[in-house]
Amino acid sequence: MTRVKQKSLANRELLATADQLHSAAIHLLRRLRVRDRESGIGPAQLSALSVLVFGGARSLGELADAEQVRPPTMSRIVAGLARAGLVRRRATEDGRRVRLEATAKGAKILWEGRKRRVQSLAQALSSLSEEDCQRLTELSGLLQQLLRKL
Amino acid sequence: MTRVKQKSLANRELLATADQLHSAAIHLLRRLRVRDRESGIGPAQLSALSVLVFGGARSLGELADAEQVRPPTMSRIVAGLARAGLVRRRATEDGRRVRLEATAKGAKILWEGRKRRVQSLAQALSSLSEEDCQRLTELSGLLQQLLRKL
DNA sequence: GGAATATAGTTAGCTATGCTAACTAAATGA
DNA sequence: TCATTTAGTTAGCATAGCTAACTATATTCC
Repeated sequence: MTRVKQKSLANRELLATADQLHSAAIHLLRRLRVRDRESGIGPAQLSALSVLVFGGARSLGELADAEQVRPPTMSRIVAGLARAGLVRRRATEDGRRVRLEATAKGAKILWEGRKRRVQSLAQALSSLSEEDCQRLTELSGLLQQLLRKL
Repeated sequence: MTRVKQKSLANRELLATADQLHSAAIHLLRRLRVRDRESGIGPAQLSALSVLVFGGARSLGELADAEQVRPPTMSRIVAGLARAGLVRRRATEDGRRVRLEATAKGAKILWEGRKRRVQSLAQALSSLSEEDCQRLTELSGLLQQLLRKL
């Protein structure tokens, strides 16, 4: 019965890969966080804003779901964004709901921040060999797939 | 002069890859954060503890550097960990420095938390096709390389 | 129609986590 | 020895996470 042995080995490899991915994600974001501070806007606000800019307008509850955060938390995050003029609250037919949309200023700030972050990464990427760089592109595609399963 | 054009095209691809990796890292950790809450210990404490458990004992300043955080912030994080009995402060020859080390309880809690996180990830991995899964395993090592450049 | 219930957001109050400024204590060195 | 540098802590502020409790609007059911 080599079957069992194979399965257990594969499982151990799976765990090792998962571990590597987890660690890589943590350290990646920790480095990039430094660049985010330049935007003068907190990480939660930045992330919520990015959902509105790249994903389009939506209600507070939907935004809270997207950000994996409770409504009261999102309520305060949005309050900060609105105070800074980066997000606008719109009324809907349903008087309970609000429609949240990014302002032009919000979109601009987000694009600039994203540019900074991504440039740091792209710079690191460019120091790798041509092949490794291509492999990383392939990897990022696989990661998207993985996320859909998570 | 196709050189310029090629470079600009390559650069655009680089940015796209960087963007994908960044987004993947954000969403990966956001999903896994849910599992972390089960440990009853905050994310910053968990992360600092993991440095001590997996990376070994070190001073407060070194830990702050590793976590990309200012000394006062780390001082408080460590205070919380010490209060919970997960970390021990040891005196060194240099009277100013402290040597921080994880306790057995700290190591245990961390391993359990890591297990939960990594299991979620491993489960998602196992739902991919055999080839994709293998490819991801091969490529995850590349991420470590990338991080060293960042 | 009108009362009971359900749903969307907000407010209040707690903890944790980030920062800078200012402090204490120990080591270094001129 | 006495000034300076270095390590860590304390104090005080802002952001961000949570639950509990509240308000206001929709929906349901009699």
